[in-house]
Amino acid sequence: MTGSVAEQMELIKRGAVEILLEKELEEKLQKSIDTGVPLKIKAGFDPTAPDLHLGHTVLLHKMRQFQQLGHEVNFLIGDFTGMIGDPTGKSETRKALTREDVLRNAETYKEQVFKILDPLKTKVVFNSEWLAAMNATEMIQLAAKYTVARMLERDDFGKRYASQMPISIHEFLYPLIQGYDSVAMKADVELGGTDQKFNLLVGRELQREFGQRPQSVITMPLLEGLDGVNKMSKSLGNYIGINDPADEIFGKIMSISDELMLRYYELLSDLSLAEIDKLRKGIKAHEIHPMDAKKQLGREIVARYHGAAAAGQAEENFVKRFRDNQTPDEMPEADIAAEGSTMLLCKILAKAGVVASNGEGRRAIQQGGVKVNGEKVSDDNSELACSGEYILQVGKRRFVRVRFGGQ
RNA sequence: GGAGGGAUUCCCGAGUGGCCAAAGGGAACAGACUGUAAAUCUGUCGUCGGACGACUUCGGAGGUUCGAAUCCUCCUCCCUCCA
Repeated sequence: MTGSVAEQMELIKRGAVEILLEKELEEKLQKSIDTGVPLKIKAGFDPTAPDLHLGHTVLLHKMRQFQQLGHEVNFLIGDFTGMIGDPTGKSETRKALTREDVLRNAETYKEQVFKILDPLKTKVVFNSEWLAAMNATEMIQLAAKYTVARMLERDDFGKRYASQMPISIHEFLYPLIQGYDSVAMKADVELGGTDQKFNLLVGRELQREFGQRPQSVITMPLLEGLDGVNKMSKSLGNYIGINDPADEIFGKIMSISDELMLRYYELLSDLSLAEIDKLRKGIKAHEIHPMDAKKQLGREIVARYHGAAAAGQAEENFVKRFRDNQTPDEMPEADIAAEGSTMLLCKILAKAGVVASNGEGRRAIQQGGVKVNGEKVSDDNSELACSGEYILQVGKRRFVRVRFGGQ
């Protein structure tokens, strides 16, 4: 183990919303130091969404911090529940995953997760290992360990019950199953988002029931997405994927609000809290330009997923494009079949996929948002000769290189 | 098992026979101002060679009507109340 209890706690506390119970965790850390046995850290992931974004990484960073402290980090993939298919939620029933799906997703997970976690210090675990072996008797016995009243303590259950919204029986089963995972794994600590708090606490109860020392629970905040309001999620389109290209990550970071930037610093950066505070004060005192602080954040994050060289390149590209107003070196390309000798510009834009429809292209032109080879075009009826190559730009960030195929 | 309410364009939500491609808000997109920040202002926001017009859209399928998001029938899904 590295560091005293106090030193370890300082790192563990960073960014965490809540630690339950702090005292207990300190005792565990002390014991771990005394005996040389690392703590078992558990964090569960849904196998349905292998495309990780920065929101997921908040938890991963916390896991890595535990690795740095020398503890045993378990990356739990909830394949069992994934294979059943959880119909909870608004409209569409989630598809049940096959064994193959789960394994494939798990591979994708590893690839992404190990950009943050140390692969040599990470144990990947599947909960089907113990859950698939469970029979009905055992499941009912598990269910007997919790009461309806206690389930209704969970905020969303309580609210739905009070407003007479339906709650399916199986929804009660999920916290139990998740809690049972902790029993099966003999977890010392479980990490999760604040939305997971109830489930994490059920784990404590169950461990107690099974004669184990209850796990400590650490909840991490849900990272806000690019809009700064909603939590980051793929379906809301306000995310930065960790597999996104370097330029895109950098660009997205640059587009966030100043307030959000500081939040990202806290949850995603390796800077110490003291350094972040210095940034905050510097910005407030107008000694540091917020944009420079944002660039620094962008570099750090891009470097993590693409390396330092790519980070420098991404910044350079960004500056060229937006400060110097140059066109980027790389952009999507489109081959378009010529229809006659000339073609309407708005139609070309649509064909190149840079606008959704002909009409949208026309509107973009009318509003002065379209450039051809760097020249603004304002006549929505203008046409281009169907030969050679053009660089088209819509708005500030959409570029295409268009080429005409024969015909 | 019985009674009732609902499904509208990306989202929320008005619209109860023609004036409806469908109010209003949000989101989004473009422009101005900037730091690709925020705030603000302006414009756009079903498709189609633009306005005109045509076509597709108001859960699905039929029907009534000169004309249907609006009326009728059946179906699907959601919700509420009673048991």
